[in-house]
Amino acid sequence: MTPTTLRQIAETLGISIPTVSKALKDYPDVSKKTKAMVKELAKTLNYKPNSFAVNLRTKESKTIGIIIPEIVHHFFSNVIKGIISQAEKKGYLVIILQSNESYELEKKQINLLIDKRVDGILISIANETADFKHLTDVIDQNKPLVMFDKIAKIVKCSKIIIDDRKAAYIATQHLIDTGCKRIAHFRGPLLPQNSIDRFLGYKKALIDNGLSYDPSLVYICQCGDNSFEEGKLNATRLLKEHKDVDGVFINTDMVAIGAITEFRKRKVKIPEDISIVGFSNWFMSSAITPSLTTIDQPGFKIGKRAFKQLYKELKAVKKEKIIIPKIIELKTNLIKRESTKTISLKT
Amino acid sequence: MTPTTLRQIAETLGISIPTVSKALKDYPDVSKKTKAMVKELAKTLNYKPNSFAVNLRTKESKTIGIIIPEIVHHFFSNVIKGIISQAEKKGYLVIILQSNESYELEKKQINLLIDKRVDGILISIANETADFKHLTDVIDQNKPLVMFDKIAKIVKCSKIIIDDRKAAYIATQHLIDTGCKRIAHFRGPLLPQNSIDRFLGYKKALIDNGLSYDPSLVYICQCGDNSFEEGKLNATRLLKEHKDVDGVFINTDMVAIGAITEFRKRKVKIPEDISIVGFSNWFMSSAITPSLTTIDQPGFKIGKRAFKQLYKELKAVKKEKIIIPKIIELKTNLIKRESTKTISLKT
DNA sequence: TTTATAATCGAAAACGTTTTCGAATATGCC
DNA sequence: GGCATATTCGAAAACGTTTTCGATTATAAA
Repeated sequence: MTPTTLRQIAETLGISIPTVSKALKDYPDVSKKTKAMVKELAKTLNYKPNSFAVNLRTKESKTIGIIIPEIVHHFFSNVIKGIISQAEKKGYLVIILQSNESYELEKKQINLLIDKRVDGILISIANETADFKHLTDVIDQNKPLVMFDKIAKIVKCSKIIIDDRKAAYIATQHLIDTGCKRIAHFRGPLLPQNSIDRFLGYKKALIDNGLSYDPSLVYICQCGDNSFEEGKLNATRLLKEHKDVDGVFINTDMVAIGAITEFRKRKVKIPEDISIVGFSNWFMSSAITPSLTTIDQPGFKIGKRAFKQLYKELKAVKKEKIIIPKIIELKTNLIKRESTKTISLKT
Repeated sequence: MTPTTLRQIAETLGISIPTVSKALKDYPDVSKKTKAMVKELAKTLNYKPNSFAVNLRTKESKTIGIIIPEIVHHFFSNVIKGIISQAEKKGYLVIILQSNESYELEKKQINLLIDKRVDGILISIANETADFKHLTDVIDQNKPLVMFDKIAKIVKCSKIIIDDRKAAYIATQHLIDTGCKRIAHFRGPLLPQNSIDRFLGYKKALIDNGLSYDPSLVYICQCGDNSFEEGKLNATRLLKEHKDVDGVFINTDMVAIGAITEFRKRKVKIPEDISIVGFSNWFMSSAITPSLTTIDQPGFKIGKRAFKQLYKELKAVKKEKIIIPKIIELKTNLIKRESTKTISLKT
């Protein structure tokens, strides 16, 4: 009934516990005969090492934690999938927690993971988070911490990111290239770095192309949740306040789809009247009408790379080497679809 | 540098380890004075019990495992969210694994969780799974196992489900009530119970209403992944083979949205030419044009209830009581939207 | 046969906690 | 003060594993 232990094997075989342990792990100082004997009995008794005891002895749990702002989210669930797929290959299990974009919750989750003594932590920080002590504490404890997507530049740890500014620049440039003259931006919340960077990329593209930057064309996220509703709201406001706008670069696809829905309801033609570029390449973007031109943000790949980096650092810590933080930047692509005009040939 | 232990507290205070342990847990046989002393020092030294040691001693990890077929999925990520929210309240952490709808992987994941000695397991089984030994093994080890959504009726364990048959019946009835005479069904894969039940509900509704059941109107899932593409494919086939169909009940929203996209591309008017009812109330369903009439499948609530049931069983096992498997059926609702006609008043 | 070396094993300590139970001390009552 | 009862503490065992290191035996060399 109760699981088999080393002791049981040792006693039925009339040998000592250490010998059994070493036999199972192919230590050189155990004879082939005993190894065979032990392994066979272990198999028939379905012996599985008690992970609690192993953890206690080896001081590692072969478990990592992830904290993300929101689980029900196409991008993040792809990241999770990437992380889990990679972790499993290396024998790590993954505990998932959600911060709900709340700083307090994020702090609590970090503590939960530390208390559980996970070997390392992957995190995409909450929009609210502006103080990073809970994160530097982790690093000070010599526990590997890797950030992805939503990062804090100040914190000295490895980060897996995309070049949001460059991607936003390319997105905006595409609007300009296809003939837009007056381009608005629906941006994300104030704090997160990627929302800032996307805004900066947008602004720079305008200026580089000799278009004036008009702050009143930048609509800050109202509800703070990057939602479908958000897009509808901002679209409504935009139509009321700026009838001359002919292009919008939108911080994220979900909002963009909300905006498209609202525009269509109000008989604004896309892309003829207004062109739209989103961000993320959320898979629904290819399915809606008109399909959405957007920046592809490789969630699965980000997850994989994040774990790979964490894994390197886990091994480094084990060998008592110091960790050298690494910034890994992944490529993004502009996916051209129906929500922007086909590019006009340059003369 | 290394974490504080009971021993350190005991030594600096000149008392024994058990007393420290008991003081921190408010045992009645420790004086108030020592309790205060211990607690204060524990706080300043930031003492956190070593969970590995606690696990070993108490034989529980305060960790549960979830296995789902696919993480990147609106319904399942909602379920996960529900599970995690509830688990956190009770002090449990959650390890997530994904079976990719593969039986072999599912078996492997179960073993991983058992090896890690999680306290209990929540699972939605893979489409492929037809043999259940790996699951009954878990139960035989007296480890609580609760199934949700995709269940195996034979396995004796608690299950959180919706009445798929009834919901499908209501969905089909709605098509009939709004004037559809020839109704097709895009069904899911062959094995899973919910796909079978939805089909049966569809069939029964037809027969109860005096409409003939025509097997050629039932399109079995091709790719097996309930995808957007799936919907487009089946829609194309349907238009070719059965021009007289005026309503379709579709196994899941994602496929329904694919179908709608295809129908619209081919200038089939929805709901005038063909009415459509989906299943799941995936949030995108309200955003597309036309918005999709569908059955609301409460993922978050299913997750919460699943954990609650598991928790009950965890406590039961602890008290060495026997577990009485429970089938919990959650309510679904028909959400009427634009993809079906408004109901005609009955005379 | 003796000696040196190699092969094989197990005793012991350690990881950090929890819980039982008996011992020691303090308190109350007469 | 003497007794009974409460209060407070710690010794010891246990959870199951891993690893070091010394002991024993078998093998080879001389």
